[in-house]
Amino acid sequence: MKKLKNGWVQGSAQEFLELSDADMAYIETKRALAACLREQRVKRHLTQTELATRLETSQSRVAKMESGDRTVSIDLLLQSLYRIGTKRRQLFALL
Amino acid sequence: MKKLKNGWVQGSAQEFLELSDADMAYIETKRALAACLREQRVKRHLTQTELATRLETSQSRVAKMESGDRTVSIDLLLQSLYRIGTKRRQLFALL
DNA sequence: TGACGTTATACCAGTTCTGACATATCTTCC
DNA sequence: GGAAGATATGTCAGAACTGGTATAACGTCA
Repeated sequence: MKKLKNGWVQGSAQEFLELSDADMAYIETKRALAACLREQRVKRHLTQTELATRLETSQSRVAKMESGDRTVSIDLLLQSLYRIGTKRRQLFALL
Repeated sequence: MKKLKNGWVQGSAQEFLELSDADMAYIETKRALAACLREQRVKRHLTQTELATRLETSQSRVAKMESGDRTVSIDLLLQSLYRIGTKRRQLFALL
């Protein structure tokens, strides 16, 4: 992290938050799965509420899933994707 | 599930346990990641105890991870794989 | 502007997962 | 058989996740 004369510092978010490569990989995986879920939903012209009904959960949780919220696990994302018919070979590239 | 004259029935484990395709996909994903973890460990000539130390966890949890135990999440498996240097690209070779 | 449909955020009780420890079951030697 | 190293299984308190509910914020159209 490089210090500049004006008092600010220069560096990546990864450096600032002191995230390891493993942390980054995990976060990026989650982000990709979350994006995939939204993509699938939009492609089917469903609202979060409608998708929530099919997944037997709530709209708020769908919103959190799609935003890769801290309180959402990759397990939940994967299971949700599988339940709406996503195939494994479509996903492993995202892992 | 087909019933036989001798009283037994014929059918897959999936049918017997009434698992959905989504359940199956999830279980299979977990199994693949678990196998990958073991493979990586063995390739490096590490014992479960040694790997546990590197992952800052216990030997018993490593054993559970490698066996795809019910009490182990895909999150834990993925994070563990990333922490020992597995790249995301390597994971889609699992299919 | 306000009503309405959609998405985002906050909170919490119940469930599940995690790490740690103890113990049991292999495996491979002698 | 018995010892020693490795792996598997059981249990449990504390942490993290999940679903539900409430509510806030956003977008759009009359």
